[in-house]
Amino acid sequence: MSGLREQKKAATRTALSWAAVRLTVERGFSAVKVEDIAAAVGVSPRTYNNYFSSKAEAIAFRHLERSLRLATDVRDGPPDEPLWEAITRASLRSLEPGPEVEHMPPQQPDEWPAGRQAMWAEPALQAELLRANKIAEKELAAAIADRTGRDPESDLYSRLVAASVMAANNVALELSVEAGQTEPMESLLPRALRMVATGLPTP
Amino acid sequence: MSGLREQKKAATRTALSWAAVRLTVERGFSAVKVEDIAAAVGVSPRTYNNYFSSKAEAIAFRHLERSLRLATDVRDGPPDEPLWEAITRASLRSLEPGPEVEHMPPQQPDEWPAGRQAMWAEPALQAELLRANKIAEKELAAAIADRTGRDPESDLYSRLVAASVMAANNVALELSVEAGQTEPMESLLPRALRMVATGLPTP
DNA sequence: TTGAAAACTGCGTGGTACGCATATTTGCGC
DNA sequence: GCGCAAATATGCGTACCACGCAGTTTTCAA
Repeated sequence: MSGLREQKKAATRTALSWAAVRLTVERGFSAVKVEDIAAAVGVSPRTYNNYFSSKAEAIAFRHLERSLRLATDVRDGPPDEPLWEAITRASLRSLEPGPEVEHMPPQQPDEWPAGRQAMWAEPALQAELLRANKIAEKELAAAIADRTGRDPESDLYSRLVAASVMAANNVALELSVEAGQTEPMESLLPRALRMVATGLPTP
Repeated sequence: MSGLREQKKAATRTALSWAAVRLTVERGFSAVKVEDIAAAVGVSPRTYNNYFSSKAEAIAFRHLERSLRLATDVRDGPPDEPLWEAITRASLRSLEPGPEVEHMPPQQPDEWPAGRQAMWAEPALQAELLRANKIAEKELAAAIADRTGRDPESDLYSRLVAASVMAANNVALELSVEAGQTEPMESLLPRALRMVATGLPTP
């Protein structure tokens, strides 16, 4: 299962995804060719397409990995921890950057925020990022169903919780990315999660 | 604003989208060429691309229209109606089919459900449908901010409500589409909305 | 009626996704 | 260590798609 083969494959995948993100932030989505991404990692363009079936998918892959980690963190946390505590902890943890960022850091850190914002504005990207969220949401629902001893297929509660948690995460992230927001994620995200947990009555 | 010009354009757009959906359900996503869609409506392939920048976008357009109607319904409802009542009413209303379906109905109604399911399974489609949801979510947040006298840009509450409402709608829709579900949408959807409105404590 | 703006169209280009055949690498039993 | 079967990487060819550009047709208001 975790042979050298799998590891190397996973490494290539992550490297391709991270290269795609870096190049897109630096040059803009349409200015990056798949050839460039493949070259940056040292594989052929054809191999790139064995890993990802579109440019957008490659870029969204890192986002998918992070979102999936949120789900597995909820599943693997201490079983006696209250559900919403586990969710909040896992959500905060999913914000931490992975090791691949330090391995090949961005070149112009000052231009990073602007490029990042432009990247997220790209329609094709948005779509793929949302799809990654959806895949992770499914995993999260299964984890919650596990924890609360329910049938993940037919249970409304676990699905609603999963969907609402992802929603809160996304809203908090969007707000923090937009200019003019001063509240740090460390307090904004728990606040949002508490709101969806306790209800949203008309104020 | 609403000259003959705009109307005709909107009609072409809707016709193209509906044709794209019909053909995809009947033949499968990859078996439908842009040329086919354009031909079914009687415009050139180039014109098709003036309306939609991808096949997926054309198919998702109907979904986008429906989702946007949800937002405008919330905004235009009676101002004294409680917020969550307005949301529930608008959500149920958004399920009703539009007039374009009767204008050019499907050819083999028996094969429709299977083809429909295959269509929703297509990754490229899922992504675009989710993007449509996101666009509508933004509108919904603005409508809610309007109703409750807040700043739509920076307000956490209205964004969270909008995101949660879309989440509840999607969860209910998914559950009802999957086999083995007996509860009709007319009761499932209000139940889901009530849950997100009143909170999701660990049971 | 008429003229300017908008929409439609055909053509050409660059790029992408992917099937297929082949070469290379990896892991595992011996 | 050794060699073989399976997995993976690659090159090539094809079909398709998005879109810029320029010319033609249609629309709408004065």
